[in-house]
Amino acid sequence: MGPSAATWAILGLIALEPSSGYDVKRIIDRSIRHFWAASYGQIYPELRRLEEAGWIAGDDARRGGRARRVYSITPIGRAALQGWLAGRETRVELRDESLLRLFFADTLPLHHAVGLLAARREGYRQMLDYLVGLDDGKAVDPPFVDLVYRWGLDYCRWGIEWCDRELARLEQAG
Amino acid sequence: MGPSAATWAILGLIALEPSSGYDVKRIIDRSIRHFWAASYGQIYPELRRLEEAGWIAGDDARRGGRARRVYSITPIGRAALQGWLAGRETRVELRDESLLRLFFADTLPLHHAVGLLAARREGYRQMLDYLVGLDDGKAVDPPFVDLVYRWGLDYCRWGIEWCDRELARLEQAG
DNA sequence: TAGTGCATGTAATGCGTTACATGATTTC
DNA sequence: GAAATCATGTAACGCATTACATGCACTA
Repeated sequence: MGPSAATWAILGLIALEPSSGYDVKRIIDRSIRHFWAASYGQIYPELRRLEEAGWIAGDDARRGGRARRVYSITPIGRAALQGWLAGRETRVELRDESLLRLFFADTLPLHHAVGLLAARREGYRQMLDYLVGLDDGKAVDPPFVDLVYRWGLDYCRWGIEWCDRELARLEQAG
Repeated sequence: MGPSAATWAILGLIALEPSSGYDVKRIIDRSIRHFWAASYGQIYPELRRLEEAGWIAGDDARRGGRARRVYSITPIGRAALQGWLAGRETRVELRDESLLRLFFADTLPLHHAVGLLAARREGYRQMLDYLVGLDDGKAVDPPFVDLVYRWGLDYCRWGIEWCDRELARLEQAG
């Protein structure tokens, strides 16, 4: 039970600013969810582990009668985070049900298979809308946070264009 | 325990050609692994479930003294597969540790952060090499199998260009 | 006063990988 | 005869989601 990649996501966010578990979840959903999702079922237990390891320190920060525990990174935690940042493994996992359907689309009537491709395009569109929506009233991000955000936008735009090209190709052929 | 997306991947491959569990694993690793991975621990139990459901039929096809069980799709299985193909959900899950590092790279010395971006580029390169390697001595694929294969190639090439653009931008700025 | 958002958490379940065990056949 | 490949399978584990339970505070 050493640290997993989810550990670093959570620790990294707390390094950016002290946060509660609820905060961590909200920040993830508004910044890295499209390439690194996390649920409460991971976040709360992980926070406890991180505190036990001395990488973060919890502080009781109740607001009125409402319980609240805010965690900050410790020097040890910061050192551990730097160690991970120095790593080079580029583990990427993709699960794309739309590509899976397209892979098996040769048995389908052509207009139906074309529909799958159009649906894929629509998927990119929705992701783009979601990402563009995040930008509303957002403060100016630090350079690399912004870089990753632009990766998301660019990827969606590329995906839409790719689908358009392939749709045109199919129309021409069929 | 209804069918999951892994069910359709396995069923779809068997629909393309009758295969053993071992075959399924090999075919996955040579065609869809980059967007849909699967291990023996999924494949063999899933084959048993599919047979119990009557979607595939197993046939004893031992080669010499070596046990071997080849499965073919049944009419019921084919109908179920068509039903899934008619679906429109475009569930995409991405876990990209390299993007995660970049997201937290603002605390790093610039040359180090640039190194992360270069490492990302290298990751795309390796995936591209892997995909290009698959092409050696491969028969001509059906149109949509080929389309999905080209998606992989095009995605890697786009990713490499994206990294190059961002690297140039950083060099110009820093 | 009803609805939304804030806040913390757990239990059950599902999905998937890793690591192992077994043994035959082919190839060098 | 050693190594690689073919072939099937399971047990243990880890990772992650879903669904639920609880209750306070703010706002329309």
